[in-house]
Order: sequence, then structure tokens, then C-alpha cells
Amino acid sequence: MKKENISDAVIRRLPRYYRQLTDLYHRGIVRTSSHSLGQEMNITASQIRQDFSCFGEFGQQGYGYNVEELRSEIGHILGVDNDHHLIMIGVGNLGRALLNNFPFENTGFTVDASFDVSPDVIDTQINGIPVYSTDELESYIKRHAVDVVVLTIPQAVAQATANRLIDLGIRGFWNFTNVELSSPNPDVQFENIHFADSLLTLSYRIANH
Amino acid sequence: MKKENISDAVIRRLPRYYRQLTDLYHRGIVRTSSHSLGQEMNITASQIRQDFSCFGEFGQQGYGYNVEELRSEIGHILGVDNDHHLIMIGVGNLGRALLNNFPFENTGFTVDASFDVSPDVIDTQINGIPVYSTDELESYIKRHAVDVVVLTIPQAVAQATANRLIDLGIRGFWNFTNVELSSPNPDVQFENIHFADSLLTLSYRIANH
DNA sequence: TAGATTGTTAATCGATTAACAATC
DNA sequence: TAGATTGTTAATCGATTAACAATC
Repeated sequence: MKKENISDAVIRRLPRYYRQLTDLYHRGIVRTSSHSLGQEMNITASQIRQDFSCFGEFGQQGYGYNVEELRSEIGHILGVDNDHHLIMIGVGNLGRALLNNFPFENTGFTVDASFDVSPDVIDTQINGIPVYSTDELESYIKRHAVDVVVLTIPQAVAQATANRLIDLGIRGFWNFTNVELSSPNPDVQFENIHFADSLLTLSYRIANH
Repeated sequence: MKKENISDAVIRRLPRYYRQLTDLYHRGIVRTSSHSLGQEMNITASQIRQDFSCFGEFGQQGYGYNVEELRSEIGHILGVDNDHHLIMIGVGNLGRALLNNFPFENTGFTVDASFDVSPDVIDTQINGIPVYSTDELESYIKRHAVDVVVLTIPQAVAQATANRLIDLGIRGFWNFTNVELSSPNPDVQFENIHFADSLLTLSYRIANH
């Protein structure tokens, strides 16, 4: 029974399922079950079946799930076959590291361009991606479809840059700045990678365990 | 009323509180309240008071909270004044970006050393941090206190490296590899930064909103 | 004092787990 | 067929929100 509103908790487990199923698939494993997946991932079989049932019926009584099929279903739900287009703003150390190493293509994204303010990098390429001046952002976005903007810029300019992009119609942000971005428009999606928050929770746990 | 076991949901909000309070503090704001914090952070006042009450009583009826004091209390809970020691394994693009840019000192961590397998970087320094050969890991850890290891290494060697480190007594991992690490020892803490998982949830949300 | 705001208890809501009929 | 495992409904558990006496 498909559900309308999927909770964030469920959505955040989907990539983990996808990862585990990809692993099984590459190891040549053909079938699995909620129990077996649960054991491998440290999740109850019950929760796995509940999670899947939000999106449809992917299994078969007595058999379980076909790994390749389930993997492709979950990938489809996540949108890995969507051909989303992405640009990056800020190609300092972190931005450059992502452009050089992160397998955007595995998650259904194509990186079309990047932008920076430094004359040293403008008009160069990083791993085949052209670097433009941020002055050209407006004109670029008007001429190209952009689904997601990666923000790898200094904190100080984060919210202002986001506002400018939202005005230009951008609705998806992958935010690496340690700032809580927000928009009055509920259609704008922010996904944050807060390094400092993450390390602080670890700090808490090693001190209080 | 202090609580014994604090839920993960609460712990993950603590760094956000700390961030917001640091911001208020730097802006010279002296007092705040659960309502005011809640409005700024998009959290109910009730939840904020519940969260704080897990750790003690930091406010005053009729007044609210002193920003500087509350900030320092939460910082203390998170352990920012703990002087934890940290080493990094793998100084490719991502590791180097973190060493050059991440303000470890703000979160109470000192980076003492880094390790890599590439002769090109061994015996160099990155932002003042020495790079050693991973061959020297065992002897280094035996001679130095290490609270957290940052894993910025290829997926393929992630679990094996973690196991080796756990055997050497390491109990905290900041894991940047896209692998779910685990240990039978419940004292071992893993904090994961899964870039791909994060981007996939964004992919889902822009497609289904 | 009157108004504001805390910390805490109780009520509600949502997410996880257990149970089980259906069926491959 | 017998055993296994699904999808779903019901029960439980935990987290969030509301209410309020206490008090600065």
C-alpha cells in the first residue's frame, strides 16, 4: 500500500538499503529477505518491510526479494536514473576535492559547471568541469537547467548566495557551509553536511560512553 | 532533572544550539529564551526546554537564559573544552581539504599527525601537521594518546583499517568512507559522513516535492 | 507587584516492533 | 505439500508538544 507522505526517517534509510543491495549485487547474490538484510544492516526485519511498503510491493512470499530488482526499484525511488543537473559554487579545497573524487554520476547527477571568485581559477577546468566567474551565475542559470547547487563557499556569504540563487529559481541546495540556511519558500530543499556538528556529536559520545 | 540515557535525537540538536548561541554571543546578545531560540531555529520552545532539562537547569524563571553562560554549558556538555587528540588516515584531496580548512580547535580537537601510503606525501607537512607512513601507525599509537581517528581513505581498505585501529585501542572514528563500519565492541563509536547518502536524500526530495 | 518564563508532568503524536493471515 | 517469507494490522515504545505550578 503506497503512502503519500514518507517520513524523513524512512527516506534517510533508503540510501543505506541501496548501498547494501548494490554491495550484494556486486557480490553476485541473487536473492535476499527482510531478515537477512536486517541482520546485515542491524535493522529489524519488520522495519525493513514497513519501509518498503511505503513505496510498493517488491517481494514475494516464501522467496523474499530479488536483489537486482529491489536495488533498481530503490534506486528509482531515490532518483538515480533521473539525470539531474548540478553546479558547484566555490572551488576551494573542499569543492575541488568533491569535483575530483565524488562519483556524482552514481547518484544520477551531472556536474555541468562550477563558479568561483578567484581569478586564479576562473576559466580553468577541474576534472573536466569548467570554472566560471560568479558574476556569470545569473546568465548561466537563465540559459541552463540546474536542479541542485552545491555550496562550498565561506560561511559569511552562504545565506546571501543562497538567496540570490533562490531568486533565480534554484530549489535544491547541497550545503557544506556550517550555517543553517533557510527560505520562506517551502519548495526549497536544503540538505546540509555540517562537519562540525558531526564531529561534536562524536566528541559527546566518546566522552559520555 | 538530569537524565541517564540521552537519545540520539537530543544529542544531534546540541551542536545546533551551540552554533546558534555562538552566533548570538558574537552579535553581543546577552539573554535569550526558549521561545526566542525556538523561533530562530524552527524548533518548539517546549522541545528546547525538554532538551536542556536532560542535562541540568540553565535558566531562570521570568528571565530566560544568559547567552554566554548557556553557550558555555552546552559547549561543555559537547566536550569542546576537552582537548581531544585526533589523527587522520589518508591525506588525499578530502583529507588535505579538512586539514587545511576545518577548524578542529573550535570543537576541542588537536590534530597531532596524519598518515598515508603515498611516498609523495610521507614526511611532508600539511598545514603544519606531519604526514607519516601508515607503516608507523602501530608504533605511533602505542606512544601517543589518540581519541579519534579520521578515516579519509578509499572504501576498499576502510573496514580492514578500522579493525586494525580498534585492535590498537582506538574507540572513536570519524568516517568519511561510504561504507557502514561496525565493531562487535559496543564501546567503539562511529560517526559517519556519507556524502552519497546525503545527496541521494536530496535527489529524492527534489523529485518528490 | 504583575508579567514572563522556567522546569516538569501529562497528553499526544509518530515511529518501531510484534503478530499473523495470505500465499509463493 | 511444508516451510518460508511477504505485506499489513495491531501493540508498544519513544519522542514531541501542551499545560501549568513555581518563581524570578
